[in-house]
This record gives sequence, C-alpha cells and structure tokens, in this order.
Amino acid sequence: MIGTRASELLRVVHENPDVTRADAARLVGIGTGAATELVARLTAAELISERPAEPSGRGRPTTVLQPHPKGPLVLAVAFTHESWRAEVVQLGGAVVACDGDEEMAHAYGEGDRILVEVKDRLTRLRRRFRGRIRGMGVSVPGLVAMDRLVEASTLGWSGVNLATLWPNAPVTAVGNDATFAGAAESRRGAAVGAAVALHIRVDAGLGGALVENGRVLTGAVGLGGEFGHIPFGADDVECPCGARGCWGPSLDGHALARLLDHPDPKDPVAYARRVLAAAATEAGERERQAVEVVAARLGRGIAGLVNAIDPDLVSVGGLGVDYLAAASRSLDDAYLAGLMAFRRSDPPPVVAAELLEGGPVAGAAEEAWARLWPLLPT
Amino acid sequence: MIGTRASELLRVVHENPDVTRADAARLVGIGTGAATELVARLTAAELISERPAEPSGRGRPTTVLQPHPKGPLVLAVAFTHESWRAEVVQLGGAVVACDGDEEMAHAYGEGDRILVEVKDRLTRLRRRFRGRIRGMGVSVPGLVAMDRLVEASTLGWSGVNLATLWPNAPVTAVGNDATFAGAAESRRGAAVGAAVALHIRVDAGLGGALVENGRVLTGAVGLGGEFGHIPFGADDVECPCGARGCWGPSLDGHALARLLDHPDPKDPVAYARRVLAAAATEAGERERQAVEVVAARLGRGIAGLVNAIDPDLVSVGGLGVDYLAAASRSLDDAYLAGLMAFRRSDPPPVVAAELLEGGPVAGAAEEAWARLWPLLPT
DNA sequence: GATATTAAACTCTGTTGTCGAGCAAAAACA
DNA sequence: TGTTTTTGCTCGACAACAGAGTTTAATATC
Repeated sequence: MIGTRASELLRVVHENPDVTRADAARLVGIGTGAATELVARLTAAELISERPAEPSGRGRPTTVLQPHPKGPLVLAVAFTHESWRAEVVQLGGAVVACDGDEEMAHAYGEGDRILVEVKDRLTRLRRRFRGRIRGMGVSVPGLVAMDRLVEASTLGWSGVNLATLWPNAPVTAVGNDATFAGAAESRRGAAVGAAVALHIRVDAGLGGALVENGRVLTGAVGLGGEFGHIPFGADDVECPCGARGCWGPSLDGHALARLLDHPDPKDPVAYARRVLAAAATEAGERERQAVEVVAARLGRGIAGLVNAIDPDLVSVGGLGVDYLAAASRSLDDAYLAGLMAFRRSDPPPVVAAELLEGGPVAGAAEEAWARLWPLLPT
Repeated sequence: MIGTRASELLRVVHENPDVTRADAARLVGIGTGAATELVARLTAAELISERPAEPSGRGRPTTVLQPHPKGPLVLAVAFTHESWRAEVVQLGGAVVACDGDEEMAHAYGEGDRILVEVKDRLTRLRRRFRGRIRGMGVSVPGLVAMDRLVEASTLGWSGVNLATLWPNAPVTAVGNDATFAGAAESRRGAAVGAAVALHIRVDAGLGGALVENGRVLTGAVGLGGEFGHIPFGADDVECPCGARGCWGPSLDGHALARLLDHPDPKDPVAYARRVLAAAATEAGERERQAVEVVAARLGRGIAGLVNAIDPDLVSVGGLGVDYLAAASRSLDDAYLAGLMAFRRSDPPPVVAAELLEGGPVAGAAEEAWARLWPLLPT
C-alpha cells in the first residue's frame, strides 16, 4: 500500500502533465521538505522521474515531474461496432504504443473468435513492455454489468467475459463506451473542472455517464449511465432492450430513417452520418427537418436529466456532436423549454465533447489508472 | 481540525448507536491501544462518554460508547405545507427536545412572517441548550439552490433565505424535504446497507435523492434529486415549474382528480389520502382504478430511473408508500415492464420508506451532522 | 471455592510520517 | 557584484500508530 500523500502526488502528476515539482507540492498541500522526500521515494520506486524545467523567471529553477521511463503502464482497449483499438498508456495519459484493426470483419455474433485474436495481439503488446503493463481497461458498445459484457446488440455479442482478454490482470475495468467517454471528458476533455458533469453519447445506442468530482457513478453493478433506456420516447417504439418508449431509439439512425420514411438501416451510425451530410447540402430540406426533430428530442431529454441531476455542465458525444453542430437552435430551444423555468436564466451549458472518437479508449485508460492507484507499491 | 481516526470513530458512534468500545475499535480498524487513547481524547473533549455494557459472555466486560451529556447537538427543522417542526438531535440521532406547530396558519405567501416566529422559537431552543447546539439543518418542500429556498409553490414562498433562521450558525444545511428523506432512509431507514440507493418521495410535489455510500448527490447547486421534473408525463399537463410533461404532476393529487373528473383540489395531499381511503372501501372501484393508474406511472418512471442509475434498492416515501400498499401489483407490473429485459430476473427491490413522515427532519439532522464532522475540535 | 480461560483494556516502546525552521542553491535583477 | 526571489535540502520536534507484553474482570470448569 502506498502512502496517501504519495498517492495524491501521483494523481496530481497524472492529472497535470508537466507540472513542476514546486507546483505539485503546492497542489498536494505539502511543504518543500515533504516534497523532497516524496519525490525521492517515488523516483526510487520507478514511478516518476524528473527533468529540468524551462526557466520561467527568477528564483531557483525547479524540475518537471514526468512518468518514469520504466514506470507502470495500462492497456486501454476499445471496441466499436466495426473495429477495435488498443493503446498502451503511461502516467499522465500519453499513449506510448497502439495496435488495432480498422475492420473487424464479420464480428457480428462472433464474440469468441474475435476475442481470441485480440487476446493474442494484447499478449504481444504486454510482452513487448515486459511486465510494465499493470492493468487493463476495456470499452465496449453494450451493457456491462459486474465487469462482464451482458449484451452488445450491435455486435451480437452476449454474455462475453472480457476479463479473459488478460485472465489474471492485476486490475481490470470493463465498461460501456459511453460511460468511459464521459469519464474521459471529465478528466481530459470538455468537462474538466466541472464538479458534477453529465455526458450523453449518441452512437449505435445512447449512453452516458454522471461524473462527480472525477469519479464516475457506475451504479450498483456498473450499469449506471444507461440514459438511453429512460422512457423519454414514444411508447410505440420497442427498444432492443425489451422495454418501450426508450429515449435512445428515438434519436438514433433508426429514428432518422423512420422520420424520413426510409427502410430501417443496417448500420444506423453510418446512415445517420449520411443523413447529416445530406442535411448540410442545398437539397437536404427533409433531412434538415429530421435532424432538427431528433436534436430537439435530445435537447428535451437533456433538460429532464438536468432538472433531475443538476450538473454543472453537459457534454454530448458521438452523433450528438453532429446534432449539436447541425441543429443547435432546435436543440437549445427544446433544452431551455424543458428546464424548470427559474433555471432558464442560467442553464448549465451543453457543449460538444472534445475527445470525439478517442473518448472511449481514453476513458478506459483513465479507469484502469484509477483502479491501479491503490495497488502501486511505495 | 480533528484527527482522521477520531473523526472515523465519531462517525462509527453516530451510525451505530450503542456500539461497544471493542466493536467500535474493530470497525475503525485500530488496535485496543489506539482505542484507549482515542476514547480518552474524545471523552476529554466532551464528545462521547462511556457506560458499562451488558456483560455478554466471558472475558473482560467492555463499555458502550454514547454521546456525551454535554456534547454537541444539532437543530433539525422541517417545514411541510401545513406545519413545521424542530428537533434537537444528539450524536447517534436521538432526539433530545422538540418544538413545532401542527398548524402554520395562513402560511401561504407569508414566508417572512412565519420565519420570524420560527426563528424566535429556535432561538429559545438554542438558549435552552446554552451553546451546545452547533449546527442546523432545514428541510423545506420546495426547490433549494445554494442553501437558499428558490421556490416552494405549495407554500407560496419564493426567494426566502432560510439561513436567516440562525444567522451565524457554524454549519447550515438547507435542503429539499425529499432529498433529506432519502438521506435519512439510507442511514437509518429502509436503504441502510445499499451502496447506491434511490429514494422517490411523492408529496405535494415529487422529489427524491440519489445516495451513494451514505453521501447524497446534491448536484452542482443542491438541486439534485428533483426527479419530479423529468418528462415522464403527458405533454398536455403544464407543471408549476414551467416545463411540460413533468413526471410529478402525473401522479400527485391533481393527477388523481383529473382521472376521477373531480375539480382540482386545493390540498392535493389531503385529497389523495381521501381517494386512497375511498379506494380501500367496497364502493371505491373508480378510485381504485385511478390509484392503479397512478401507481403504474410511478412504477414506470422508477423503472426508467433504475435503468439509468442502476441502484441497489429503491425506496418510496410519502404518498408513494400508500400507492405501493394499495396497488403494488400495478406498480410492480409497470416497473418490471419498464426495466431492460435482462434486469427483470433480478430487479432492485422497490420498498416502502421506513421513516415515513419523520424522514425529512431526520435527514436534516443527518446532513447537519455530516457538515459538522470536520469542524469538531480534538 | 480454586483455577483456567477468555476478551478486553492498559502501558510502554520503537517506528513512521509530518511540519517547520533554518540554510543552501540557482537563477534574474539592479 | 550584490540583492532578491524561488526553490530544494537537512535536521529536529512532535504526534500518530502498531505491536508486544501486562493487567483486569468476567465466565467456565473442575
């Protein structure tokens, strides 16, 4: 077990890349004496290292705290509905290596086969860094309970145990892609500094995360943030989840197709992007209207969640970024109308996610790091 | 500032009334040596005292840790739409004195006048305990932001600053009644032991709280838990909050009256109780049906929140207790149907609150205590 | 009734973490 | 060249804590 101060210092280094040692000491709230001892211990433990800082004024020059070149790493793996990607991430969030496939051919229903291949590639990465990789975060577009994938309807995977990708990993964090993206936005993206941040991600499904002071509220079994299954939608649409009236299916690609009287698309995300592209053209009046309807539904739902949860800020990711860009007026109008009246004068801002498609991997790395802290040796 | 161990011991004593000293030491995770020193210090500081415990087997008899007879107290004040009540609460949650009025005549719109009287009575209580009262929690049926009452439509109060009840109180916690009731259920009621507990309280309005490991998620400005303004209701009903389709107005007394074609009741809570009483009689078929509709709406909404938040347990308070008792079948059916299918085999239980009308006061006391911990002297 | 057993409390000691004061170092400024 | 400013290092005082051994007060057993 690591001392609490040491743990705090590591967190400061992680959250503020290239902090100077003096600033870090101030942030942790210790004197220079204690900082000397702490930094020495963490350097000896090969967790951090120092390099001279840019001289920035008068006074004795300080050093910059950075990850140790032999320090611990985590593996962040993210699956989307059509590809996978792995990153090796060091303290501070920098990526030191990556691997992955753009095309995960025939992934549908073949969870086990794909996993064997991915496992192999991950093992190779781990071998390459000889024991330095100390934990793994895995992001999947689906329902994840108790670190086990319950269902990923877009992949046709069900009951897959993703912990088998690295059987005896010291720490494993399996989570929903939207949840991880929310975590990443709070720590390295649009929601940095928000004490209570709400993230909403529209993708094949709709999900999100509620992050309070950097901690994701994952719920009792890890299913917190499944906002897509709140009944904000119309009762006549049945959700793949088995309930009716879910919010998610009212604003994804399928919803756009219904609004445009198109046949149900096979890849709703790609379809939605096509509709968005068409809406941006001269001739896309019908598409524009459909996007506005969907954006309004997004805004209305966000308002309900803001009323209930009271966040500082709402970030939207995935297709939400496009909806926001293409129909911000509709979204905002619906958002404001749905808020409790007295909130309308100073509503929590609704902003686009900054990490975009990198959110889920980054979040997986963050969560793996978060679980690794308590295990790091002195 | 108090030592962390000392603070933990106090919390243990607070959360487990009549713990023995030996058990407390085990719960804090310290040896008997450290316990001796800690207990001595806290006794000297007049925070706790000891009395011999019932001998319960062989071995040296231990003592029971209890609040010190001269120890600190908090004031818990709770307003309802027709009365107010104050309790003086000691460490551990026991009430040592109380005051209040059943009838708060003509309270509507007269926030300032009532407050002058309440303030007077509270000052008298504080004088009676000569400096021992160290903090205050105030529960109000209305929207509370930044410890200030924003609006209480049932009382006609608006912009009232409840901190003036005790201007320079060392700690003040002003909050919504449903939020406080949720806090109380998590710590002394039906949700004890639930890591993530969701509380829903139907009263004049609908509110609640999300409690994670004993901590209430109050949101950015303290408005977290206003679940009544999530748009689960029909769009044709306008909520007093200014939005449309809010959940609260779809299952309160007004909603029952609409279902029964009665004129809009002045006191929706009393009206709802009359309908519930009628529903329990032979001749109350129409009332029974109305209650079932409302109970189903409650169940459906709870399902949506469970999908999104993933709690261990849901407790319902206020009129919700009666809905649950009178139409548990309708509520459960709607609840299960609204859950994601894979959850239906093992859904989080929906239970009645245990503290009933005592919830808000108890929660106000708990929150005041929670804010008092860091200020207690060594 | 005498002795053993058990659980708890007390005492003492060595260790560790922390804070602060004073001093040294390395730069910019005058 | 000296002064100022910021930072890092060393050391001593102090409090918190763990652990071992001792004492105390009850029950259990003979």
